[in-house]
Amino acid sequence: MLETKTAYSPKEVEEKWTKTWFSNDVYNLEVHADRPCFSIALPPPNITGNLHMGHALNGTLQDILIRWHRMQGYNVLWQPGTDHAGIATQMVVERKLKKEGLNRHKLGREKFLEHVWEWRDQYGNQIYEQYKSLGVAFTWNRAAFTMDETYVRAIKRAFVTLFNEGYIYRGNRVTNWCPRCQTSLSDLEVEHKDTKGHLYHIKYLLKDGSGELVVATTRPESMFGDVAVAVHPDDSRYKNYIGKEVLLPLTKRPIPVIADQYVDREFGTGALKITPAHDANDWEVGQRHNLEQPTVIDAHGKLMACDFVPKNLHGIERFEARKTIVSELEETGLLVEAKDYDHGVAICERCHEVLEPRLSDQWYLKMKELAEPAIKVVEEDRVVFIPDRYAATYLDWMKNIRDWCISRQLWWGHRIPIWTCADCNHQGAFEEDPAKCPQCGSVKFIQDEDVLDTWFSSALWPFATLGWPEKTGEMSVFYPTTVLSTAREIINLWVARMIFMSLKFLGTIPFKHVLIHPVVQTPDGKRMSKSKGNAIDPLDMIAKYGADANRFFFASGGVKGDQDVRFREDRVEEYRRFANKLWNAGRFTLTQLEGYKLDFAKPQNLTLADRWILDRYQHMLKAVHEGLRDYDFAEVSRQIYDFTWDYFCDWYLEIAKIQLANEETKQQTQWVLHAIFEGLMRAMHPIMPFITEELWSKIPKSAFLSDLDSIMFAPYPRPDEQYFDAEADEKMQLLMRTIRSIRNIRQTYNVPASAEAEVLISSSNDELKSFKDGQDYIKRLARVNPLTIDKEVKAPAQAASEVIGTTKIFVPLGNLIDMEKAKEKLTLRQDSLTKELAKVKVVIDNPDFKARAPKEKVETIEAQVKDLETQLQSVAAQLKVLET
RNA sequence: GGGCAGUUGGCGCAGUUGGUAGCGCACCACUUUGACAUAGUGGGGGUCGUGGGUUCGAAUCCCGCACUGCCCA
Repeated sequence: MLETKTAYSPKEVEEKWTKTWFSNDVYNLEVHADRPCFSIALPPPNITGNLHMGHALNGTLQDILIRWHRMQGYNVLWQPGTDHAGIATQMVVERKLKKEGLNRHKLGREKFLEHVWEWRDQYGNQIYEQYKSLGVAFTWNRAAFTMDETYVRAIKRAFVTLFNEGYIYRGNRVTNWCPRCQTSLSDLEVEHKDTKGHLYHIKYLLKDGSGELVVATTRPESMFGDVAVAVHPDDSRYKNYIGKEVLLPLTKRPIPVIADQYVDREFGTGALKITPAHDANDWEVGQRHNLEQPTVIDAHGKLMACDFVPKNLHGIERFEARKTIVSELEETGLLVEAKDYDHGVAICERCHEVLEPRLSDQWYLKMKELAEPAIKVVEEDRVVFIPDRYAATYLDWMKNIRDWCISRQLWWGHRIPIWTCADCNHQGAFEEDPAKCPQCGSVKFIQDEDVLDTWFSSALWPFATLGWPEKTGEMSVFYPTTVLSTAREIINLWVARMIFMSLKFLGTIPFKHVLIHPVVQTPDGKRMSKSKGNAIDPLDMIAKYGADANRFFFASGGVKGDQDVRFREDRVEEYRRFANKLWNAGRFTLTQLEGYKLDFAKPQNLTLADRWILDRYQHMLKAVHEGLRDYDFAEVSRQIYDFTWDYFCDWYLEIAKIQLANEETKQQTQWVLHAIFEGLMRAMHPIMPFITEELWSKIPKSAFLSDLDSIMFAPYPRPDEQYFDAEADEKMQLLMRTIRSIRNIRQTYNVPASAEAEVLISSSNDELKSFKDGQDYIKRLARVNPLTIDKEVKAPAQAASEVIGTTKIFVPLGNLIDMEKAKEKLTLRQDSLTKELAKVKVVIDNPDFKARAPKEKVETIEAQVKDLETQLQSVAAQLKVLET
């Protein structure tokens, strides 16, 4: 028996079951040789991270799949873990140190790393506790970390292999450099922010005094690093300038005018300054023309103290310098104009500082060869994206792949396992730290200072967590994993890299399906961001509405529809109310099942309502099964919601009350209630694990089920088509329409809710039996007494009426009737029927329709016409009665 | 600049092969009858962003445009 409390309290129930589940070890990995396998590698959250909406949404979707498969008897692994997150974590710890008056350079590398580990031990697992409140069924005891010893071994193996096979090389080129984070970044870690700036048109005078060339640039401060001015070879305006020299403004250093296809003639003046050390495209132009690459801006974004830069600008910050340069150009008359100009400025994804493209030595991973098989597996549908349009995103990037800059100038991370000999210059990569140079034996064998891009380690996630390079049992059972569920912004950053790494090292795909979930936006459709302060904390929402309600919200967003879902608190609230509804339906059902002896044989002589609800239930199960199979979570949640509320609660429970009061139908009703409610809990469990566990734990069950520690081990209900019953559905539809009509009439004429009303129903032979079968439902649900049902009933005077097909409903109202209202109502009905008829007639009267539409459709429309005409006649007849 | 997605009653969204537009919230009215007022019952409200096209027939298919959001450069 449940508490008498009428309101569901998610907090208590969720806390209770979280505790129970953990103490019962329900999450441990179990592998049975004869079962199919299902596995998911959780996208590892950063150790700096707190659970945000994306985690909560993605966690819910994965959990639904995990629980669903587990209930279907699969061996299930949901590999959890966290990511060390190089830049993010280092930034957090540096900020903390700064408050204590320390910095990493004062501490030195070793001490600093001790601080980071300390921080990690204290805060790095916070997010797990937050995940627990969401109710996720991770394989908890396997939680991994990208800095675990076994994980590090995998990284070293991967790196050394790639190095020895020549995929990793040292390159000196322009990379994205963050002057604040003091590190290089890969292309994917760069964001572009639309910024209002200026396009400066600057005169570069010809050295021979014969004229000038006007160059357009947004970054005049990089001018001192210019080594050429480039024009398009076919640009007739500048043909004569090619090969001549111009003088750089302010420093008057002569540079050549060159011709290069790269120049866009339409942009600016068509003359482009070339600064190889501070622009990636210019660097490539410089390579083609064998130009120098002078660096004029340093790692901190300041103009360097060198011969190329005028003395007054030495050490000046780049944006300050820009102002000075512009005013000096103005003074010397070399500035032609400064147009307002909007352009995308590259900023650091982590700290939002404007990036400075900078020439530096970095380690690169050669991509072209690695990408080829990764393209193939997606083109051949061995890896399938859901929704499938994201395959294009992936392929587009993979086919235009550029080498990956994998070194970062950080301390927190996996130190690059390359050693160089100070004596003989020998260089090599090693899995075990070498004591001396294997070539000359020198002990001055020094490891590279840099660490690997965090995404390099993440790229190994699905197999490194399973113990690779060891051949573990889990690896042979659960790899490749079944599904990867993640956000679209890391398709290239992460998904793509896992695919080529897996193909390279395992010779197989890392996962079969890639589920790309929507982005959770603010209620007004903006991106949530911590810095904008518009982020909504899922933990607050869970505390307020319960985990189940939040999970239902996430499921209802699905992955098939929009690529974004707006977070609406009122929708979460809707699902909290749904949980409450379910709770109360459960309280009622359980009360009615007291003393019920389990009986698994389907009862004979089921009533119409019994047959109908069983039909609806089985259809719901079928749709849910198909929805889950197709990752259509929105459809699944709709099906469950509508069935529970509209069919089960609104109609069946009300009818069950009648049947339970009748000794003849009591037991079969209990049978139906039990079968459906118990099954419904199992059907809903993957979406709402807590409330279903609580209710299910109180339902009488067979020995087999009641021996289980949790509903999560119970079999998932499968649709049983023997209960499909189209006839029952059709009959119930008619009865429900009839009941609604009577209710409508009652309210229209202000019949008091507590009063019983007399009703007469006249109907054709076909439907007469339905009405007889359902007369108790009509009496109860529409408060009718007495009820007359016959083939022909004489229309009583002073009665309100309604027509449904060939059925006529009369509610005699005697003096209660408001003649005017009755006429008005019938007239309105007449109008709408006339309108409908006119619409349908347009169709049917069109000769082309009959000639070209399929026969079936023609028949349907003809039937509609007939039906509408019958109804109109009937309404007209009733109006006539009223008028006499 | 290239690409993707969205645009349906005040708000948030369904609408699977083209055949008389649905749901939730909000709104109005009635109801505390023993699962639930976090509820029940009834009701009002939409020329489906815009302009063309295909078709007997378009929210649904095709093309252009506008606005919003995202990804890539």
